[in-house]
Amino acid sequence: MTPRAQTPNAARELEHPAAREIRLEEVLHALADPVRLRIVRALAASGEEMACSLFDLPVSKSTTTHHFRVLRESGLISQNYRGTAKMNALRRDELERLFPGLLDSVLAAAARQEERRGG
Amino acid sequence: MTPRAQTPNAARELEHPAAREIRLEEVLHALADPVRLRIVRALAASGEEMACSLFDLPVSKSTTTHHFRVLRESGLISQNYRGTAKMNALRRDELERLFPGLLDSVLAAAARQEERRGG
DNA sequence: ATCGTAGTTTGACATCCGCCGTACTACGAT
DNA sequence: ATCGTAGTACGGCGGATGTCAAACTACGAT
Repeated sequence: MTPRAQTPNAARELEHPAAREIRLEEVLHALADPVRLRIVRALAASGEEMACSLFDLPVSKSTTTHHFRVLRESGLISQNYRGTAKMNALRRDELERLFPGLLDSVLAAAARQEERRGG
Repeated sequence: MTPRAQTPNAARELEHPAAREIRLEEVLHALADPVRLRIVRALAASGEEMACSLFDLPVSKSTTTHHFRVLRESGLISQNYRGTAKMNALRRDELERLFPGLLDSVLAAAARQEERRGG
């Protein structure tokens, strides 16, 4: 129904590490930052792609860009452009195959810690 | 010989964070360094206390001291002096109560990554 | 007492990190 | 064509991090 081709501008393709290139240390480092952990938790909670602008983060636009790049380069998320928005998604299945249980236990730990602190 | 000022001993007890003070971000950060991850894996593999000198690490003595301190302050390990040796132990049970499954999944992930790389 | 082993402390150094503002690009809508 | 929104790139800043060597402390053994 849409007459226009779905293919986005090739110049706006983003580099992602292949599953086999994902390194545990980088994943852990990416998750060790509060802002990035928050992003990952929001993505996990939504279960869907989310545009960068949907996140309510306590940092500037340029810092936000930085954190999303770290997450992408670590292999935790995938990013692709949709119009003017940049969509972000957790690479859950790949991560699960690579490091079974890791992401879930981190997410559970984060939830638990928030519980303990918040009340 | 010139009498030197006597430094108070104080080398007996080391400060450890209480279980409730352990922060997920710090634990992840501690695990994100290759040298420290190696230490944690060795401790997990041995299942017992280990003196610092038993680890075969690719860094100097002072850097070793630094890494063990980061691990202790993050809550991952406990340390206590036994004679001239400093004994290190994983705080497995406490970590497990705090963040169930987290340590195990990180250890499994590390083992898996080594398999994949080392063959 | 002296020595060797184990670990610490200090100070330095280069790098990385998180953060910002400003100027910029890309796209859709008007 | 122009404008607004979404995000990027650049350059800089202060603080954290990993690293080392050298000098030091602590303890057990000789």
